[in-house]
Amino acid sequence: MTNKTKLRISPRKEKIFRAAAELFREKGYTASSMRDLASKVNLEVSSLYSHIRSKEEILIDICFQCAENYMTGINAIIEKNQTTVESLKEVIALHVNIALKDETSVTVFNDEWKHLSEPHLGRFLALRNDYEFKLESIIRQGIQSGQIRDLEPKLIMNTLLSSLHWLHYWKKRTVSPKKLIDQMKEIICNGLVMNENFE
Amino acid sequence: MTNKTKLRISPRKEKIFRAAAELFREKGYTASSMRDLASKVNLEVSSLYSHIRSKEEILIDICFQCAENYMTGINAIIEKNQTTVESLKEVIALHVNIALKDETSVTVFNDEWKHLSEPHLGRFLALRNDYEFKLESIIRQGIQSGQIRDLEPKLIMNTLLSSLHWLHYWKKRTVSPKKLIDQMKEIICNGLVMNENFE
DNA sequence: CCTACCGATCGGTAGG
DNA sequence: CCTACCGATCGGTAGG
Repeated sequence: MTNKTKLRISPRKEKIFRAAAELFREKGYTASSMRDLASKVNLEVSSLYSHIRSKEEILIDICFQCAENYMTGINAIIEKNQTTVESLKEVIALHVNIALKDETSVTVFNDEWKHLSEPHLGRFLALRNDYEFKLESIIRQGIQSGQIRDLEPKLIMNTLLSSLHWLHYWKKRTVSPKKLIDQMKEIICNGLVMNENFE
Repeated sequence: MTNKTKLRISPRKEKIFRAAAELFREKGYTASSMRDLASKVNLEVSSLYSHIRSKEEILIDICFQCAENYMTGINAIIEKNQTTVESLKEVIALHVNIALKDETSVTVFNDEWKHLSEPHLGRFLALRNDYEFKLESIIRQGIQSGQIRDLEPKLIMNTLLSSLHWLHYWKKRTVSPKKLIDQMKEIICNGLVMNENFE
C-alpha cells in the first residue's frame, strides 16, 4: 500500500507531525514554537522529544516526503512518453492532487524549505533542481514541436508552477476536485481570454 | 515627485529599511533578528532604535507601502473603463512593474504580512480584500460579456495573481522588462498551448 | 551612536 | 510522559 513505509509510525508521532505541519502552515516554521506544538497535541514540551528528535526533524521529514511525491509523479508522467500537452496536463493534475490531499505540506514545501539547515538544504535544492530540469525539458520539447508557445522556457515553467501554488490556500472551495483539475487545465493551457478575442 | 513623501526620510533610515526588506526576503521576518539587521548596516543593535521604533514598524511600513502601490494601480485601471481584456493586461503589467521595481517588498507583501500583529493585520487584510474584490469584479464583468472563460471567478483571480508571484524570485532574468510584460500577458491571456492544438 | 544590561522566550536535556 | 531546569538568543531600554 504505502511505498516507503516507515517503521516508526506510532499514532502519536503521526499526530505530532500533522499538528506541526498545520502550525508551520499557519505561522511559518520559525514562528512556530515547540510550546505551540506541545499545547496543540496536549503534551508538555519535553514530552515531544520522546517522539521526535528535534524541531528541524519535522521540517526535514515534511519537505522530503513532499518532494518525493512530486518526483515520483513527474517520473511516472515522463515514462508514459505522451505528447507535451498531455504531459503538462498530467503535471497540472499532479499538483492539484497533491495540494488537495495534503494541504499543509505544500505550503511547507513552497515557503518553509529555506529554513532547512545545511546538509539538508543542499539535498533539497538538488531535488528541486532535478524536478525543474525535468519539467523544463518537457516544455522545451513542446516548444520545438510547436505545441507550446515560443516563450522563454523558464518563464513558462515558473508561471505554470506558481499558478498552481495558491490551491492549498483556498479554504472554502466551491468546486469539486475533478472540476478543479479541469478548470485549472483549461485556464493554464488555453488562457483567461476567450478565443474569439484572441489578439 | 513622490506622492506621499514622508517627512522622516533620513538617508540612514532609508538604508535600514532597505536592508531589512532584503533580510526579510531571504530569511523571513521571524528568522531575521535585529542583530542580523544591525550588522548588515554596520551599527550596534541599540543604535537601530534611534531610527526606527521597532522591528514590526519596518514590516508594517513595507506591507502598507506595497499595498498602496497595488491599490493606486488598480484604481487607475478601473477608472479608465476599458474592455476587460485591456484591464487585465494592465493588471499584469502593474504586477510585473511592481515586482521589478521593488523586488524585496513583493515577497514581504506575499509571505510576511501574516506576521503583522493586530490592529495592523486587520487593516492589511481589509486592503487585500478590497483589492481582490475589485479584481474579481473585473473578471466577473469579463465572463458576463463573454470575453473571459466561464470558470469559477475566484479560481481565475487566484490563478492570475499567483502566476505573477514568482517574478521577484527570478534573479538571472534573461529577458528585458518590456519583453517580460509581453510574454506574461501572452501566457496568461492565451495559455501555454498553441491554438492549433486547442482542445 | 555606544556600553551595558533586562525580562521573556527559545529549543532542548536530566532524571525519574 | 512529567517536573525542573539550562544556555542561548530574542526585541528592546537606560543612560550617557
